[in-house]
Amino acid sequence: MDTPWLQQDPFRRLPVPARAVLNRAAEVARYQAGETVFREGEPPESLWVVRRGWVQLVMRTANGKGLTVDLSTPDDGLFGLSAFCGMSYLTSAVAATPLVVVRLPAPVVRQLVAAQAAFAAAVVRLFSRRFHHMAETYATAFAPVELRIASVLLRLEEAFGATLPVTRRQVAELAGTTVETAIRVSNRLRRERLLTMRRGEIVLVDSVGLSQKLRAAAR
Amino acid sequence: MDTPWLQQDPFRRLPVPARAVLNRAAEVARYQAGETVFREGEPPESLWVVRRGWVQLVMRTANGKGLTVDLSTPDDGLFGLSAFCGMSYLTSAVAATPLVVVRLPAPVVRQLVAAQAAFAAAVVRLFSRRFHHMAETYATAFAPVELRIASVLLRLEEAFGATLPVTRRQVAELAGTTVETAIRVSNRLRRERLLTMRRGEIVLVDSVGLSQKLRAAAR
DNA sequence: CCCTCTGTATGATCGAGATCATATTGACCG
DNA sequence: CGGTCAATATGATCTCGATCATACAGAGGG
Repeated sequence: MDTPWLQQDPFRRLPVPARAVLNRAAEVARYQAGETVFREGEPPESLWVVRRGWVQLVMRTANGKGLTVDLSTPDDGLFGLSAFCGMSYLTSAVAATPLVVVRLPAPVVRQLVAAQAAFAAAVVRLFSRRFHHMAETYATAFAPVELRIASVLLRLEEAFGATLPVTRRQVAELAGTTVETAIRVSNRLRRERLLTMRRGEIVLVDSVGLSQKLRAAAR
Repeated sequence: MDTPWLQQDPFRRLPVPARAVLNRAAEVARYQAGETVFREGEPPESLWVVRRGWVQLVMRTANGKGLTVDLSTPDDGLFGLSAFCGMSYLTSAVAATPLVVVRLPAPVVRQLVAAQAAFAAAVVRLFSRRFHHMAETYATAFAPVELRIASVLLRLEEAFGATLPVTRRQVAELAGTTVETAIRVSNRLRRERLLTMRRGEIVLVDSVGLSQKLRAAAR
């Protein structure tokens, strides 16, 4: 009876009536690649769950170009997390592929957090992991580009497996660099037999080698 | 009867018996400036609340130097947040000043999160704000040094008021740059009458001007 | 009181990567 | 099927900030 998203964290262990509430409040939305789900600065009226495709959470940086701060895929719970503290959305959410999402009204979810300790605890764990991950990402921001790109690719591999549905532009925005540099570096990595590339696609043929490169630099 | 830390977020609204539990489990610890509270990689057995002084949460970056990922002061709730998802501490915590902290055993707090929805909700809000803030910090990582340093100084002002008890080295580690550059930039800002400096201290005499500088660059 | 160590200061040099320019290729669309 | 636009590619510069070197001042300690 449950839709699949209700069976994953943080909803997994909700009691049946609570799930019913969520299920009634939820609505499915679809976007084309490139469309905007919500915009930086808007009041956060909803939380979202990815069903199919993936979303880039992008900010505008000082020099005016887009920086992808985070991304969300079908496996990793909610996005639009500013709704929990009521601050306006920090990032815009842009569909990176054709996208299917579930929209949950923020008040319903907040209500549930306030009433269901088990749910709130699951959200705390989710936040804790995300926070942890964000701090790691922040630390790599000060490493040389090649490492930043390597770590972006490995992050994407967690979400997609070896075949990454990304353009060099998307890689650049994830790594905080320019398209040209993303292209140059990924070509270098290809020459080192660590990956192969097609238009809109990168295939990691030696992700072990890639992560060794990261660890090698870490000392 | 309550100690002051129990009267601030996220403990504020806990029912009396829960507070009593926390109060019994808590123990006060003191550190000298430069001493380590916990180390990166250790299993997180505790959560911590700052009573007096401030703590730098530092990581080792790829090139081997320290990066201060975050800081914690008496006003902003807990630190050591990895304890909530059980992953090992991501950062080391180093006393930046003489320091008084309250140590809370992680199991007690996790237990409380699981049992007290109101407390869990408060922790969710705390995480949400911290996450929000961390994402902002991440985005500034790709701005030019001067802006990074300006935003570090303004962040410090929130915690300390106009008189910042920081060395240029600490500023450098917060901004992800070198001591030399931190010195050069802060001298430039002094020449622009935005601040004055002494050994181990920076005084913001024109924080409005400083934040204008930030906003000016944002377009 | 001298010695040492850390913080502050400033110059000189170098390099990673941004920027600018230009070209080619494939996708989509009327 | 030609036309347009995005993605990929590569060369030529230029600049910001890291790095290296050196110096001096204040703080603390025996």
